[in-house]
Amino acid sequence: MALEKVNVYWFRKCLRLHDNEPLLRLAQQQTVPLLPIFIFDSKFLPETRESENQEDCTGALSGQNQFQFLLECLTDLDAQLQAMGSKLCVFLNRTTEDVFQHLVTTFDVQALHYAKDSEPFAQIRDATVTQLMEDNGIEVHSSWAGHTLVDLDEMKEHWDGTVPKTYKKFWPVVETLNVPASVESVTAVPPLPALDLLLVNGDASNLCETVPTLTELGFPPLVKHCPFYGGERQGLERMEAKLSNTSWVCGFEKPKTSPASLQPSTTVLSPYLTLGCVSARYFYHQIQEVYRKNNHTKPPMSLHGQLYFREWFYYLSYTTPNFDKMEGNPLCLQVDWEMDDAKIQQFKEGRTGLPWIDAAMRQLREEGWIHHLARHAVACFFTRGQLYQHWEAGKNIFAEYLLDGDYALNAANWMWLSCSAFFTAYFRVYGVESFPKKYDKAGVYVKKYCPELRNMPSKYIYCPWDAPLEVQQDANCIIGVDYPHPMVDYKEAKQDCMVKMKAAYARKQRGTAGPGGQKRSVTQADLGEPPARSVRKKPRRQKPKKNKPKSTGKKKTKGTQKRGKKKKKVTRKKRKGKN
DNA sequence: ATCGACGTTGTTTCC
DNA sequence: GGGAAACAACGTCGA
Repeated sequence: MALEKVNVYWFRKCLRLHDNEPLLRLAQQQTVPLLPIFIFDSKFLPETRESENQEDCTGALSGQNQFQFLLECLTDLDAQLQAMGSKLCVFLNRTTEDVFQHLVTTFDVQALHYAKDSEPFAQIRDATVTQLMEDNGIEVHSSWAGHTLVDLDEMKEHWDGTVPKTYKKFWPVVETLNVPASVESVTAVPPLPALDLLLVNGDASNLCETVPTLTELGFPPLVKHCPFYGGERQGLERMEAKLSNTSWVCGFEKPKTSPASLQPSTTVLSPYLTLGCVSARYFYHQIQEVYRKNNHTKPPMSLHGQLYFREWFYYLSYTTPNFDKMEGNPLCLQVDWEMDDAKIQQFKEGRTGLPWIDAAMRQLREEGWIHHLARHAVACFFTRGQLYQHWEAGKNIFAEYLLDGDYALNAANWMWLSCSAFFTAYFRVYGVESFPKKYDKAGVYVKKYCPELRNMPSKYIYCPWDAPLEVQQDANCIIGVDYPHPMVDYKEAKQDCMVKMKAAYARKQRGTAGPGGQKRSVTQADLGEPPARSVRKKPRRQKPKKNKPKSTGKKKTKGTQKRGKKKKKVTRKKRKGKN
């Protein structure tokens, strides 16, 4: 007997009905039943991930908050599909290949459509599935569908194998390539095929009745929900709310928003963009609408500027091997980072004894989101600033807890903050007292996320170890008992790190992407001489006058010296002239 | 080739 | 308190 004809739409990211070209195409073929599916591949669920070393999970979701958010996205999609007489078919506890194998033997599949995904694990997965379908004579259609502003393959052609190393070089190109218009939303879908055919094998098909729960995925139940709820409708609502404030949109400058605000000072659309509840391209055009009749800020600080950064990092991650690693990554400076499990753990749990750092890390764990500058501050502290731990370890922590723990953006930003790529001024270190003080003198933010410090006087809120014992007693917070001693003297640690970073820069080694990705480990020989141990902290204050500062460690080359000197002079002159 | 300008968002001191 | 300079000095780009 002839099998029933179906088209299959495969949701992975792009969990939306708006600006979803491959879905729209199938939705318009009303004569063929449509099966909208989502697969929880058993490879990526907690049980398997723990038991097997899953290298190829790189880029896949891992944290509990993220899965909760994802489930909410699926529930929202399912509800919207049900309102159109369909539903979302979720498969659990099977591998992706198994599910497709099952589909092609159960139905006469006409076509498979999906939105492209640039992450390495996804590209491998998609190539495998595409092959499987094509072996069965099934047409496969995919497109970028607005997850990036511009088609990444078109971008690749434009750059013709080169990699734009600076943002400034990259962003105007996005504008010249023209961001395509978003496609219309899907408002009707063809009916479902007969699902009971899928259940012929009973449980073996693992087609869920409804969107599963967190515990069904193998996670412990949520203790407390984070403040953000997943879903296309949630995302669009948030976007519209933000865009309705015209003056805020037009005046947006990222560096002027506060990382210590109790209510997010930015859009918090990133979790929705990460999973594609909101199309980046659609958001871009909606911002453009607001800009149209108003003066507005410009990249890099503006909202469009933020999307250009995202685009740049997506493009780089798409074209750079081992983008989320140091070794074998041609963009990444090779640094002799440490990997100290105890330190990593203290950082991860918000027990460093440095209130600003701990508050941010605790907010991250509890809420799945922290402000961009708080990410900067903790990433700087963890790597080149104080702890000198490997940025990959920090990146993995963010990847686990951030709702927007996006493969491309997370790796790029960790490289940025650790001065491994894009940014090189390693002597600019965020202070763990001075920086938060600029935004929050009273320490309200710290007191919220580190409640044991809530009675500490503002004077000591960022340095409670300096509080006299009687002050600690009055505040009911004894350092070393109720709140940890600082794990480092942050000023000393900064000086040590700068010496090491200077040596790393002197070695000038970036990763080499050799054939096969080249995975050998970096040896001491690669790294050159360890930094001389006693170069040091020069007394900060020292009457300056116009003497050259005494040189530390290696001597500068003549070129460097000259350059620095001259430049400074010019700058000074210029400024004087201006005033 | 060399040099100056510049880089999404630093800190501390001095005036 | 606000603004400017000192701090120490990187890579990339382009003239």
